Amino acid sequence: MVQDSIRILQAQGYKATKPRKLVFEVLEGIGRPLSPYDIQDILRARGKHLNHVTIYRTLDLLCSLNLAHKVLSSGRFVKCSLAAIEGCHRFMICQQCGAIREFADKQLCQEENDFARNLGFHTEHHFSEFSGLCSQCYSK
Amino acid sequence: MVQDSIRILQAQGYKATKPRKLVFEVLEGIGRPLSPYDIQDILRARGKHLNHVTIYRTLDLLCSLNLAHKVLSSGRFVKCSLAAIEGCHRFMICQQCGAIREFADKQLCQEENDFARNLGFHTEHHFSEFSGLCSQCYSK
DNA sequence: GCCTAAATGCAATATTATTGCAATTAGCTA
DNA sequence: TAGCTAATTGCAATAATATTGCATTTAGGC
Repeated sequence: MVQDSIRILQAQGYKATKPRKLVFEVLEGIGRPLSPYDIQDILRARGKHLNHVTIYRTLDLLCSLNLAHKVLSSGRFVKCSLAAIEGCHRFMICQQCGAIREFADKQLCQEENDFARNLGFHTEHHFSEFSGLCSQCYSK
Repeated sequence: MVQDSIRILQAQGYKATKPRKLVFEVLEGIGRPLSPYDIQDILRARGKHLNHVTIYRTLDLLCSLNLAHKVLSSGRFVKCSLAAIEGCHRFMICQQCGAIREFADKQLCQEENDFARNLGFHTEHHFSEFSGLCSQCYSK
């Protein structure tokens, strides 16, 4: 919910401005990774205008608060589910339709971090991206 | 080894040109993620000049052959170890010193793919990045 | 409603990436 | 080893993406 994200924003001392709400709505409504300019275009089509600089700054902020995530393979942004395990983001991205789905699994996350630790590496954040086909596109 | 990579290139019908060898040498020698322009700068410092377009095209080719990998969080490129499990790339990146290490674990890879499959997702490629501290930086 | 710090928009600029085409080169063949 | 040809590179132009400083506007506390 956009509301939840806004609340988190405010709890950290950031203002709940119109541009920020608009960006949230787009990310949440579209549900697939979007570039800053994608977001601008979508808003334009809805009769709203945001300067690209504002969008860049908003996305930076959202990412720093883990409210959004920069999808690694495309450089596009997607809204994070708030339920994501801290420091662990795992996304499935359908190559066909572009749908993106975040999922969290505590055990898997733990195993990966343990694996790294055995190699002497102390993990703080950890991103995984799966690209392939979602069930709908696969069955076609 | 640069030689191995060149061999793979040729086996696929691509020419073993000077620019490609130079890019390989840089990626292999430096051992941390580099942007196309980083690569150009490093070469310039060695008295070699490559046009940035050539570097872009070379990196595209290397990535398509899985000989290099675009590091997701930074947009920089790193040479892939040839032993990487097909379709699965896992990197540890030290936030402090920038060192990058690729590692492969068949079991972990399998588990992740199984996990996705249980959610109806058919994985083709799969990238993981761990950011944190390497053992050296951690002990400081 | 007023005030102030925070946030936005604008303009300029920097950085990164792509394209078409002419010039060059790797590697095959004689 | 020289010549041939397709593949590759370099160049110039341009497009796309990202950043900065500063004047203007706005959210939210009073």
